[in-house]
Amino acid sequence: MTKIPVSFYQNDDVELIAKSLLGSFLYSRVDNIITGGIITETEAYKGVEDKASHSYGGKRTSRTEIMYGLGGISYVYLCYGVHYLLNVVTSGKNIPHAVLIRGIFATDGINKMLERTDKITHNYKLTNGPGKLTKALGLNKLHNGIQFDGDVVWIEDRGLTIEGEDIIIGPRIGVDYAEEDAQLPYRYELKYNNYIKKTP
DNA sequence: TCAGCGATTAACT
DNA sequence: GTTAATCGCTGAA
Repeated sequence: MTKIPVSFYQNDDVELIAKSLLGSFLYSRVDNIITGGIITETEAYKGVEDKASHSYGGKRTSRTEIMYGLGGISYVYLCYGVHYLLNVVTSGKNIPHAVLIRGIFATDGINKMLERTDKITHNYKLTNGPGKLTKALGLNKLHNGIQFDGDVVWIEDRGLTIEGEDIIIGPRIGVDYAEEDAQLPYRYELKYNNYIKKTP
């Protein structure tokens, strides 16, 4: 297992990074307990040119400022007043691209994640949504702006390469307000995820 | 200060 | 597939 170095995220091709992260393992160390799993679903947000992005049009506010930093840090924000969503900031400085982690399949620290989410059984539903996986991993606004090569939040490459037909590509979820950009094919899902969903 | 809102979820059909 | 619930935070004043 190899922790992905922050330099990996400093590439300007955010679509490539979003696809590459499928099949890698996302981990967090909160309360001194490691929890995590394999990344099954991601979305690319293409900075200033993407109407679905918080940084569309070069918008800079205290919330979006973090996205203008050098790639390899986290962007965590609250959605609907209830759910924290985890992004990986990518690209170089002043290019506010980001990858939203939408789903993982939990593999480590299952008991702790069940406890955090008030669930009894472990299946794909434990962490199959962006708001759910942050809750399971114990992430919140305090984890905004953290480097992805530290020991709090990181992603590991375990030699599993997902490409070609193993990636389902489609439009992003919940961004209808983004007009024509809502249709862009920036959502990537592990094909294997379809089989996981069929096993209760 | 405070109105308005949302990169969702759960619980439906 | 559809839709209602929900509330802390952002951002403009």
